[in-house]
Amino acid sequence: MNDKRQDKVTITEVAKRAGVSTATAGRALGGYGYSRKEIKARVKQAAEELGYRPNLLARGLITGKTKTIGVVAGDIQSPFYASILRGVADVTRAAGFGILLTNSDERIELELEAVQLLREKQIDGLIIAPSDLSDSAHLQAAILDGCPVVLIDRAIRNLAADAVCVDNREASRDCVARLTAAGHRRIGLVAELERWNGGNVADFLAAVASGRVDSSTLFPSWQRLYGYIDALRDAGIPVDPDLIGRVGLYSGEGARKETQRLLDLPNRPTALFSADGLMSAAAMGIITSLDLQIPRDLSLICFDDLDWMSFLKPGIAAVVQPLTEMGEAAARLVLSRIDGNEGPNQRLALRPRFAERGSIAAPPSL
Amino acid sequence: MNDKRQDKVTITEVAKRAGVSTATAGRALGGYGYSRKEIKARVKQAAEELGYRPNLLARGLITGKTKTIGVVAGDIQSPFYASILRGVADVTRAAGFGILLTNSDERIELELEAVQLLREKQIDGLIIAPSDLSDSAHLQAAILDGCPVVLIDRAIRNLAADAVCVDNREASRDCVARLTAAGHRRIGLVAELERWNGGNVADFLAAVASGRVDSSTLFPSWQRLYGYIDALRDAGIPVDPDLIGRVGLYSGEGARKETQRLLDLPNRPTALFSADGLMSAAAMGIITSLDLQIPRDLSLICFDDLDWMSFLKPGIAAVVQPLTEMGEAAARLVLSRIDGNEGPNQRLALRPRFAERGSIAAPPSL
DNA sequence: TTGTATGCGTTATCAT
DNA sequence: ATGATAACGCATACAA
Repeated sequence: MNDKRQDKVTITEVAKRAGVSTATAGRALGGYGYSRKEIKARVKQAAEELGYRPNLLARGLITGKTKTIGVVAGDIQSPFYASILRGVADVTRAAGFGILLTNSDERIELELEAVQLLREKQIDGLIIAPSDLSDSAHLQAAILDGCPVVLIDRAIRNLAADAVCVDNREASRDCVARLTAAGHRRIGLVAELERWNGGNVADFLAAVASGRVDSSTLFPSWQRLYGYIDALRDAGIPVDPDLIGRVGLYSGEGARKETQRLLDLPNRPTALFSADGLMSAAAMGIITSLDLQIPRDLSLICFDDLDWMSFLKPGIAAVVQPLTEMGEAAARLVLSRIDGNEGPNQRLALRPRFAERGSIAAPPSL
Repeated sequence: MNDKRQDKVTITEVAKRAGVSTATAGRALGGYGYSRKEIKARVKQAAEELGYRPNLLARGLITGKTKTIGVVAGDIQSPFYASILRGVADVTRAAGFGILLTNSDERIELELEAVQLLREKQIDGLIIAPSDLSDSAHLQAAILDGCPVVLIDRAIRNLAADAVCVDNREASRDCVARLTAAGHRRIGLVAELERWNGGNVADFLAAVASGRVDSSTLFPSWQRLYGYIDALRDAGIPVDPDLIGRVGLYSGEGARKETQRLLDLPNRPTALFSADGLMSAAAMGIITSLDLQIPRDLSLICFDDLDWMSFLKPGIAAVVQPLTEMGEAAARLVLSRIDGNEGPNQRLALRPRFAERGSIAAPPSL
């Protein structure tokens, strides 16, 4: 009965079997142009019988649209990107779009390759977590060529792209303020702090002090450092550079080292703020290995909520980013651009939630 | 200098600028056919100057190959699929392939839609975690049409597809044997146990007893139940159906309920075996909320290693599936088929690692 | 409402 | 080694 052989069945054969031209067959099946419903039924039946499936390559070649969006994630394996991706996938699927996925490993060379491949595959739009906030010619080119770009997690100055982020600086300030409110004055920070104009932490502190830093186009970890500085200033506490753990490369190993260093300090911090998921896991490992009791010996607050934080005893307070919502928003933005929306670029700053748990107490010596 | 306007530059314009035919330009750029290196250089320069990028739709239309593989995952958001995807992405990228990603939510209707879309987009191969082990006509059709399929995490009987799994039954038997060796006789199991020929646990136990179950083509959670039964039999312990927590739908809520039920049992189990990551997180939550001390009050062993298991005190023993390796293997298999490999179908069973940690002790009452 | 003819951008075929 | 030309499968302009 069913003919589903090696030979692909094209619209030509459907047309032949239905006794109409290919143009008519196309109209009947593709839902464009006009066609009598009698004919439409006949064509559809023929298509059914032959097991016809349109070749979207051919369609895309002529329409100039592929109904596919490209996604460049830093590391698909991390819960951060996985959740964002989930949001993107849900929204795009509902709109009948496919998603072409690539990893950049946060490296600009890989990102360049990825974007090129995606564009050669003629994606209709691009969602990307850019690896480099200054080198964005490839994104600029995409936009100029009519391929809308939506940035996620980070924004780039002077780029005509929409962006979906959270207000890292404010969320971070809020976190650290909770610690100062509890009485802490020596608060350690464990953060990536890579990639800021090639500058180091001291340079950054100076630049912030002189007010010449645009926090909205920093990498997230620098924004979080900014919020940390804000909170200390609000509380009248001077910033001690020794308490800023700069992990540099994004690795668990580096995070463990910096955490260890902070907790080995002669005048050890009484609270720790870890600036992302990877840092938090590493910090927690060290804390456990040192047999420190939270919050008796050390208060802890984390950016990014990981599942274990809610069922440890006590739970670990955390900033919960609305990750799938970010992915959904990014997808909606890019679809809207593809749809022809020409409005001004949006820079969405979604509000993270704060999960208050039992990891914050007054410092030990008080 | 750089012309990167709205108008796309095609091979025709490159050919014109280089003073050759489109055929020659194609050969010079595409790396097929013959062309003098003098000409090749001239064409390449012209391409460079114009910022030429090939249109992979057009190429795919004529070659019949898109250098794209489709992936159907259950839920991209879960660490399980995220890690597998990472492995797939690494291998495919190295081979110059893109990946088109979709979610099935483990629902056959969504899977059918997804596979159809992917095939219309003319993927060269498919990697899929099938939602239904009996309804596989769409996969059969793909294979017949020359689109190789690689199953992941689950195998389907009588389907000419390669598969990459782990030996769930054996790994599970090993886990439970560690518990019986420690002296446990009442061991609770928390597992999904959905989708087995529409049958329930009692039916399954009967079928196993009569030896008419092919464990290699069961859903993983049923394979793990099989291994649980194996271990009990080896230890001469009768299976108590009350100790088998069947979550049914794949949800944290359901898992919490079943765990709660098991731990509320009048003759409470002295050890728990949770059959996957979601179950483990749920079980851990309940255990924590009941203030049970591991392993003093309860021994625990988990299938799937989650990051918190290694830094809780004590750590939680777990079966570590080689997830990225599974993804890599699946990708290599599908690429090899695309490459023309016609050998017999492979059914890879990768060996999981066991992470021995402090969550196993002798039962309390001993 | 339908059919004819043309084109999308590339590779394949076959002369030369 | 190169060029003219025909595909690939579909959508679109235009004529009928």
